[in-house]
Amino acid sequence: MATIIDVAKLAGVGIGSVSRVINGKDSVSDKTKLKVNKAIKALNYKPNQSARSLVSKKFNTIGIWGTELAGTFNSQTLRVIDHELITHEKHCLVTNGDISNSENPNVAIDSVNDLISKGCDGIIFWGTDITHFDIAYIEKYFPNIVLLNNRIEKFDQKCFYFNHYKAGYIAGQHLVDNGHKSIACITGDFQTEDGRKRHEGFLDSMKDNNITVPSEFIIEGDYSFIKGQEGVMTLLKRNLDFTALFCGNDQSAMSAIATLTSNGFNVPDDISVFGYDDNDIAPFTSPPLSTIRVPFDDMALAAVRYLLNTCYDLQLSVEHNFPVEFIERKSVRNLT
Amino acid sequence: MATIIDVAKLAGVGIGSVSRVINGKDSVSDKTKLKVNKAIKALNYKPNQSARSLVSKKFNTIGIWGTELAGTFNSQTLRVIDHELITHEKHCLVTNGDISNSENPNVAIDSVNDLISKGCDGIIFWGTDITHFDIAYIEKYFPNIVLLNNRIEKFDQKCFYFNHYKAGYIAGQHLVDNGHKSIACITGDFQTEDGRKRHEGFLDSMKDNNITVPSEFIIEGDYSFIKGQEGVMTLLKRNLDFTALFCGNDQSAMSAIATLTSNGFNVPDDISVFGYDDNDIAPFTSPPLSTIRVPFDDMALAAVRYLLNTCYDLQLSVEHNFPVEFIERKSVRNLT
DNA sequence: AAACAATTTGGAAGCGCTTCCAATTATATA
DNA sequence: TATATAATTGGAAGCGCTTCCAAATTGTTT
Repeated sequence: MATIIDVAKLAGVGIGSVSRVINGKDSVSDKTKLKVNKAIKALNYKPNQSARSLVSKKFNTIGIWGTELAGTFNSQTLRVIDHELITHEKHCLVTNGDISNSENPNVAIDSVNDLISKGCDGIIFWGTDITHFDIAYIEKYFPNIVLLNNRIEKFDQKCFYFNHYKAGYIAGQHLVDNGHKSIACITGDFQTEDGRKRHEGFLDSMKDNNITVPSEFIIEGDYSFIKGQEGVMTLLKRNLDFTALFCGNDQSAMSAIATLTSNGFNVPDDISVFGYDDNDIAPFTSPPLSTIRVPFDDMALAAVRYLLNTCYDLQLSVEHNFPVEFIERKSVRNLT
Repeated sequence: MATIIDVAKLAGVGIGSVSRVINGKDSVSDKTKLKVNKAIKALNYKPNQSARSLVSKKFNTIGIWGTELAGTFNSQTLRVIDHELITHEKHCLVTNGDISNSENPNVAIDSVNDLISKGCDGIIFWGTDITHFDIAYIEKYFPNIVLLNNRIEKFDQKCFYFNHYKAGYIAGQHLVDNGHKSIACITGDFQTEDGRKRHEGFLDSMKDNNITVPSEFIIEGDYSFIKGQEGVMTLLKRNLDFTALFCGNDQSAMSAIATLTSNGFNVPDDISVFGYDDNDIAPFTSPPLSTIRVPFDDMALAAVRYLLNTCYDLQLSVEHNFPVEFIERKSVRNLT
C-alpha cells in the first residue's frame, strides 16, 4: 500500500501539501493540486484511516449496539441509519450485543467497551436490552450516545422513543369504539419495556371504559410468529368468548390471523384482530391488518442526526416528537 | 482518555511491560502483571485501536457490503455473521452499498474503497449487486474477499452460493409430481442472477416434462409483498386456468396466498402455491407454505469462516456445499 | 561465592498521518 | 526597482501503540 510519502515523492512535493490536497482545507495552488491528484491516482493511494484517527481523534464511525438487530423487520431501520451516515461520509460499526446467554454479569458493558475501543465517535443503543444502570455508567466516560426506542428520563434529550403507553391506550379505545367489549390479548414481550408499556396503556383504556379483562384472556407473547400461533391455540382451547384480539406486534397478529383462519374462524366477521408496528407485512395479511403505526424509521433518522450533530458539530434538524398514527385496514369489524 | 504511558507510570513499569500484559504474549512476571492490571482498572484504560492498527496492520474488522441488507428477512443472516465475528473478537463494519440511484458509474467501487480505507481486513460481498467486472478489479488490490449468495467462476473458492437453478428445477418437478400441468409464476427479480437462475431451472423442469408455460402465465416480480399481490391480480384478470402458482420467494408467496384468499380462491384446494427461501414467515401463512429451503445462515457462516481463515490464519472448518432442501407443508395440493 | 544461563524489563524506533511553523515564492504597493 | 504583504510550501513533531534490543534481574550450576 502506498503511503503519503510515496505520493509526495512521485508528485515532487512535500507531505504537507499532499495532506492539504486530501483534506481540501488550507490553500494549495492549482498546480500542486494537479500533481498530487495525478500521483494519488497513479498509486491508487488510500489514506490510512488508523493514522488519521490517531492524530485527529475522530473515527468517522458510529457504533450500533443492540439485539434488535436480530428482529425480522428491523433491517429497514438499519438501512435508514446507514444511509444517513453515508450521506455524511461516516461509517457504521455494528454489534449485536447478544447478552442473553452469558454468565458474565458485565457482558453488556464489555461489549460496549469493545465497540468504543474499536473506534466509534458515538453509539446508538437500540432497544431496551441495556439497563439504565449500565447506560448511566457508560455515559460518564463516553457521553456521545443516543437511545433508540428506549427512554431514560435522566437522558431525555438523547432518547428517541415512541409513547407506547399512549399507543396501547389508543388501540384499546379503538376496539371499544367499534363496539368490542370482550377482548383478548397476545401481548408483546414483558421483558422489554415497550412491551409492558403498550399493554399497560391497553389495560388502562379498558379500565376507563369499565371493561374488565380476565387474566385468562391475556397471553404473554414475545413478538414472534410462533407465539401468535400458540397464543391463539391456547385461547381457543380455553373456550373463551371474545370478539377481538389485540396483538403485541404485527408478526404475532399475522400468525394469529392465519391460525384463526385455519381453525375455521373468519377474521374479522367472527373475531377482529388488531396489530402494532405497521411493518411491511401488515397490508398483505388476509384480511389486511389494522394496526398502530410506529415510526421507527423517523425515530432512527432523528437519533442518528442527533448523534451526528453532537459528534461532528453539524446542525441537522432533529425531531423529538413522534405522533401515534392509527392505520385502519380490514381486520377489525365494527359491531355497532 | 488514559494512554499506555499513564498506565505505565501508575503501575511503575515501562510501556513495554504494559503492552506485553495487554497482549498476553512474551513473558511477564506475575508481579508486573498484577500491578499493570490494577492500573488499567484504576484508569479505565482502553487501548487505542487506531494506534494498534497503525503498527500491526490489522484492523480486526470485517466489512459487509451489499444491498441485501435492506431485505426484510436478512437481519437474521447479519446476526449470524456478527455472532461468528464476535466469537473471534472481530468487528463488523457495514455498508449498504446502495448503488441503484446514483449517476456515478463508479459508486460501487467508490463505496468499497471507502470500506477498505476505513479499515477492514476482509470484505463480504453480499448479493449480486456488484458486477463481475468490479469484483475482479477490487480483488487485484484487495484479495481478502468473499462472495455470499453470488458466484463468479474465476473465484469459485471465495464464493458461497446455492444452486438456484437446481432448486428451481426441483420446485417445478415437485409441482409436476403432484399432478399439476398448468402452472403460473410470479418470478424473482430478473435483475438478480439468482432470480434468473431459479426461473431457468423451473422452466427447464417444465420442458423436461413436456409442459409449456405460456408467457402470459409468467409475471416478473421483485421479491416484494406488493408484487405478490399485484401479480395475482394480473393473473386473475387475465382469466387463466392454472392449478398452481410458483413464487420467487416466500414473501411474494405469502401475499399471493392472501390475495387469492381475499378473492375467493381456496389455497390449496383451488390453487396451490409454492414458495422459495423457507424464511421465518413460511410456517405461519394460512395454509402453511410449502417451499424450498435456502440455507442462507449456513452459507453466511461458511463465508465468514473462510474470510476469518484467510485474514487471521485460523483453521475453521468451512462448508462449500449447500444441499437443496424441500419443505413440504400444506399449500400444495396433490392432484393425482 | 563465582560464573553462567534464562527470564524479565525499559524504552527507542517507527507505523502513516495532521498540524504547525518557519521558509520560500508570488503578488501588490510605493 | 525596492519593499511590504499575502499565498504557498516543506518537513519536524507528535498522536498511542508494538516490537525490538540491550540491560537488569533472577535462577542454576559448579
